Formats: sequence, C-alpha cells, structure tokens
Amino acid sequence: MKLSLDQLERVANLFRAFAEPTRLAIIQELKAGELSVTRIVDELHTSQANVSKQLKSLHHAGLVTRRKLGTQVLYAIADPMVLELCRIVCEKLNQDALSRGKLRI
Amino acid sequence: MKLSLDQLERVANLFRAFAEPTRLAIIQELKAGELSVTRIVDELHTSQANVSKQLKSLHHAGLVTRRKLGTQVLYAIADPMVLELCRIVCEKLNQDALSRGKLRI
DNA sequence: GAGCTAAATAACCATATCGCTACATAGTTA
DNA sequence: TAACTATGTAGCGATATGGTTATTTAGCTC
Repeated sequence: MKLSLDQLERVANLFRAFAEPTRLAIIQELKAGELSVTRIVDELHTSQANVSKQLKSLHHAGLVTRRKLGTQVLYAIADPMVLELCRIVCEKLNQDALSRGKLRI
Repeated sequence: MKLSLDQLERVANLFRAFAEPTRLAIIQELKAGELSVTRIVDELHTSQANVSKQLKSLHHAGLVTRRKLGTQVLYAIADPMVLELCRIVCEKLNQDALSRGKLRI
C-alpha cells in the first residue's frame, strides 16, 4: 500500500522536526529528563528566543511535552520513539564512519 | 556523552534526507526493489530532473545505492535501516491519528 | 500596583532548497 | 558519424526557515 501525497507530507514533517542541529541538541538535553527553557538555554549556545521557537516546533510535531510550573515551562521527551530514532540514525552514522568518534544522543 | 555541534550536524543531515515528500515517495517506490530513474519518474508526479536531483541527495546521504547498467542507472535502498526508520515514524503517526488511514512506506 | 523573572512572539535578514526549464553528457544503435 | 535514449547538471524564481533583536505576555514578590 502506497501513501498519498498528503500522508507523505506528514511523514516528511515528522522527519523535518529532527532535521536541525539545534533541535537535536535540545532533544539531547532532554534525554536526562524534564527541563525548563532557561535550563536548556544555559546548556546551548543560542538565544532564548531561538530555543523557544525550536521547542515550539518540537511540541507541534508531538516530540516533546509541555508543562507549566509557576513562571517556568517544563519540557520533556514525549515518546521513547524519539530516542529510538536518534539511536538508529547514530548507529548508521557510526557504521558509515567508524574512524570518527561514536555518536549517541 | 553529548554530541558535538559537528556530530549533531551530521545527524541532522541524515534526518533531512528523509524530510521531503518527494524523496520519501522515491524510497516508497524502491521498497519493491531496484529501479531505474525512468521507472521512478513514471510512478511519481514530478520531472525527471527533479527525480535525479533527489536521488543525488539520497545517494549522498548513503540511503540508496547506485549501479550503472548500459544507459540506465539503477537505484536501490542501501540499508534496511531506511525502511526501519520509515516504519517507526509511520507507527508514531498512526498512534497520533488513529482516525485517518494507516500509514506505511 | 511596581518591579522582576520566565517564556513566547513579532519582525527581519540571510540562507537553503524545491521544482521548473533548458541544456549537457554518456551510452546505444543504425 | 548521426540520431536517439537515459541521466545528470545549470540556473532561476519562489518559498521556507534558522537565528537575531526587540517587544510582549504571564506569573511571582515586595
């Protein structure tokens, strides 16, 4: 059974959520557990505005959950599938380039 | 262990190869086995030039193999991981939207 | 309410890339 | 060689989006 253009578009959108280094860096941070926006900003080398924007993308794609706690907003990985995909892709890259250091989000 | 920016970039590039409907459509066609460019063009609703361009992306990302046969060039899926990733993403989308038809590349 | 902190949004620029048309290249056959 | 087919490439316009700065909104504390 083949997917329609509309369905392919939705699949592509999900992959696209993973297709930026900054969003992957956020996922990498969230691997340790729920974090506030500020905590994430402290770890990454980009602005708070950008982190908020990318978190919005991730949340819209259903990859992270959002929870308000006072003035803070806590984000967490929504589905183990997120880490599973990263793991598979890292494995692939490790296979393709054993010379460089192992990759793992 | 956290990935460097350079490593995250490489992971993102791999995901990006999956992040376009046309490239996913090509992968979907190749699921049946090795195909020539013309055969792929016949199945998709886009130009031969565009198919060649997207095949170049897929090949550069290591997702498809390339084999010349006379005047033809045959492409095939390079790694079962490619279909595995598609399968996982489709599963995720099916979970998120059970109301619509099942997705499967 | 005033002042403060956390997060989101707006507006903008720069860059990337999708798909197109036109053309170039390579391999086959007459 | 000429003509034909299969594939790749160049260049273009339109669109999308990553990151920035500036601003806004929401919630806390005094």
